[in-house]
Amino acid sequence: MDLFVSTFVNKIDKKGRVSLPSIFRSALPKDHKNEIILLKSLRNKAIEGLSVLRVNEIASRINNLDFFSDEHDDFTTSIFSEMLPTNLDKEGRFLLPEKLKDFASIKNEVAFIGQGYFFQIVNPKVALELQHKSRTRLNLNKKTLSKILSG
Amino acid sequence: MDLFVSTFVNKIDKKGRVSLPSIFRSALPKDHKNEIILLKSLRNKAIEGLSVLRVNEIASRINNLDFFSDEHDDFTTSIFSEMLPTNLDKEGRFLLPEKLKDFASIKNEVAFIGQGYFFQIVNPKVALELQHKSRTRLNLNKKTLSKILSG
DNA sequence: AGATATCCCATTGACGCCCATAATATCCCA
DNA sequence: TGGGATATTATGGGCGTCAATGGGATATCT
Repeated sequence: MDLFVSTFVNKIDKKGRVSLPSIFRSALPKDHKNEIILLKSLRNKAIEGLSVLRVNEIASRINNLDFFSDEHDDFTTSIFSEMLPTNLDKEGRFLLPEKLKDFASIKNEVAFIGQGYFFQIVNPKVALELQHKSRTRLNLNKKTLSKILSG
Repeated sequence: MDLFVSTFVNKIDKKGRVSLPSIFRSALPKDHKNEIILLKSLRNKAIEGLSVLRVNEIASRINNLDFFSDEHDDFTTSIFSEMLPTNLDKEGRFLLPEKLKDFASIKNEVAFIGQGYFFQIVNPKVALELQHKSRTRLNLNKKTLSKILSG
């Protein structure tokens, strides 16, 4: 399955390294197995993790916007300028920069939250909150729920 | 038959393994005979079991939602992040994680309840209750029932 | 050089793979 | 139709492999 699914909690070692969960590694595109792109989430105090593939998709969507629009500017500066390309070592670990750890209130442990076409990196407590909140919100909206899950 | 039908009760061994009932295994898609995806039910205190096929359908429906909507986020979090892809061993068994057992109040035995395009995994006692409830509900609505069952 | 990042090797615990057995179900033929 | 032979299922358990983690040694950047 080429999607980022499931949730994992891993430790950050003294050197600042953390293992990308094995099944997330296997969800990376074959020709870019060792590279992920980190980005501060625009919505939450979370870090977003993207594959090279995903970044290219985003790039082409932005490219379809009017070049002289504010929207275009906003996207290029808030997304491209903030991207941090990162390599995995032979064991599948990568360095989590201090800036990002601060932004997401991360200390010694992180939760990797699969989001299908990308994933999030957050404080484990925040992970539980996010999951709980979205679950209760969804249950308030039975219509969409059944549109997605039934049939 | 490519549907999950009937109900079975199987035991969980010391390692936390349980056999997926044989006819459920044969209902899995040919190219993904050894993989199921576990998911906390959004409705009950039950675990839902899905084939890869089914997951892909759900994924594409989510993909059709407005990309920037809260709804979209809620689904990716509630569904993708909570999915547990699981492999069957040669004997057709899989591991039932503690988290899910707790969620569904499962101890040593589980009931597999066929639901057509997916199946549920619950505490055997709960299985009887669920079946009884849905049967009485159906009887209150004979109209729909005959619409479904008659030619 | 000093700091930072990568490589390489080791450890541990979980999980997958394999083989064995018992209980059931299915088949086959008289 | 019976009733033993055969295959399939559910279950138990040993063991090797791999993922996550730790840390020393080497390489790189400035």
